[in-house]
Amino acid sequence: MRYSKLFGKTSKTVSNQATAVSHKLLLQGGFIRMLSAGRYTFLPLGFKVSKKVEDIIREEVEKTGAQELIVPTLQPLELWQKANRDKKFGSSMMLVKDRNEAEFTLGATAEVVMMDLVNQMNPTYKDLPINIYQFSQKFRDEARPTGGLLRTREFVMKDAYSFHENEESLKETYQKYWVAYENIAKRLGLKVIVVESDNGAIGGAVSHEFMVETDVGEDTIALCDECRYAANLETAQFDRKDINLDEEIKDMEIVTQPEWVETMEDNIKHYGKSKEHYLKNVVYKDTDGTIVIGVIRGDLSVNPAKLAKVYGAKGELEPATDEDLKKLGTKSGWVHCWGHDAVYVGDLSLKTVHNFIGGQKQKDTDSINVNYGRDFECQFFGDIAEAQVGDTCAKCHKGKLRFIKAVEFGNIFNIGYTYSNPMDGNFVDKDGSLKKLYMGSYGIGIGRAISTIIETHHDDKGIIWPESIAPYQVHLLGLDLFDESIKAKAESLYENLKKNNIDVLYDDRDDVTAGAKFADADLIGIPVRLVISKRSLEKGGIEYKKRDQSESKIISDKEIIGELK
RNA sequence: CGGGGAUUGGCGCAAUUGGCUAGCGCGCACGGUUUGGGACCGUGAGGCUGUAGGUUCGAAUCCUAUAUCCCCGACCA
Repeated sequence: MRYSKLFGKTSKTVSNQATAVSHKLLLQGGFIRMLSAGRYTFLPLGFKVSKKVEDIIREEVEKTGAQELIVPTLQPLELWQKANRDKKFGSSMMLVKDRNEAEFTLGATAEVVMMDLVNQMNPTYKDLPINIYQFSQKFRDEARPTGGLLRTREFVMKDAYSFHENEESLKETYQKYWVAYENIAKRLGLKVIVVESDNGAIGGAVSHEFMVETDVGEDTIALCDECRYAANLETAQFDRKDINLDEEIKDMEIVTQPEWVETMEDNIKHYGKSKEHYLKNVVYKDTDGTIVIGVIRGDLSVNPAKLAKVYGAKGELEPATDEDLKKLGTKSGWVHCWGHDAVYVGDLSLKTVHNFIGGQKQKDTDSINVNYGRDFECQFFGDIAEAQVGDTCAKCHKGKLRFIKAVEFGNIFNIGYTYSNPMDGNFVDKDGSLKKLYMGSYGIGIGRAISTIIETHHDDKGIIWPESIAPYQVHLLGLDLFDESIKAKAESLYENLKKNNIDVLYDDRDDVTAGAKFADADLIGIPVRLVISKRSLEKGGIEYKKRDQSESKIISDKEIIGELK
């Protein structure tokens, strides 16, 4: 490819709306162009990278036995409603109507369509496991797209789905995808950390996310250096330390308390005891209107995802409003740990303290010496607290958790019967009876992968592509092209490289200075840079330099093809 | 969805007590001088100032509506 003919050029300046490095470099290098918030055009250079990433993913995913296909983008809303997924995905779904006013959604993911497809095939145990995948455009009406390709409203995703007779069978396939994902990451030059995760809107049991550490990451994950435990904050488990279990249990009393005591800080001021000794309530509302109160030790905070899991929420939990509290007959700071018309969910930490303070706040009274199990109990009890830096790891009970910022590069989901139950996803077993299909799903976003690669592969001059996905293998710069003999050399090298199937970008501009060409080459980030110029010819050949090294060397015309191969 | 900011050639910006033909830099085109780390000189093209209404002798500037974008939060593979 001649740079002079390349559609989409580099630019010296970049919109200051781009904050992430990868976003800036992609725009500046002429890889992408924004159409509207979270929707990007892939220019030829960017599209080449995208295709290469796809090819690597395709190759590794096929090793799991997966077969590629493609389903429609516009999916009948009815299907989603059948599986009750429309509620879970909620406002992220793009809705459209056709000429008959029939409602469709632009696919945000394809579990329901794939489930439906498999159903149409009437599978029997002989067909299982079924392992299918596609690359397709996904649409999510994200509240706030960020970081260029990191979080978009429209993106290409490799999404795979597997169907099994039972969980055991799923686990085999799940494991194959795990390996495939590790291989993909490796070939893309990414170091992944696999973490346990909550299934979120997809639904199902325990799953795993493949994370890459980077400052622009929107996710925080907890790591234990002792035992290598890693989890995101929606699942990260930690040991609650015992606060005062050696203290004698006293009788509960109602005591007068100055009216100004409302917040945790007020309590500390008034009672002179640290945060751990107080009861704290956090109030949420489920999508069906149920009020859910998380009861927790004063020094900890509730993680809504954990809370939702312990309680078995219908949908997303939202923080309760003042209005909701009013309906309960209380107000902020005055919520009781028992007695309201609500579902109570207690945290494990409630069993680490004797003689809690609080729980029945009134105008100028409150209770003290409150003990869990004796004075009150919650309908649900479990791990609802968010881990904090320095907490003790719950796996090895030795290491301290440390937090890092990361991007979710891919995920594998053990979905179980989440879709087969509502959608009657069945197969005929050996004995002729119908049984439910056990399902898994596996996703990797292409654009996000590209951004993540740049975030971890760049310097202050530009991108440094791993060879596996660079848009071209070689960037040939012709300098001093006004000199016809030099130009002829450069042209013949260009033709020679092409003849030898070396994918080359040839900077053939004769009206641009050397400095500009070098700067563009660094920005675009192709792994090998070749220069033909007056100087290189005087030295007897072609200048060869790798993007990630500062030293260059001279190679003769004869050796160049061998060197590149 | 809540709060704040913004929208002027491809990009970055200027011009508001309402007043001259809406300027500048980058980029682009042409001519010339240059030629190893984003060169210089000259000439030129490119804008009914997001859109729709309104006020006014006169609107980029004031008013109304609307769209879009950015930031913080909420939310979210």
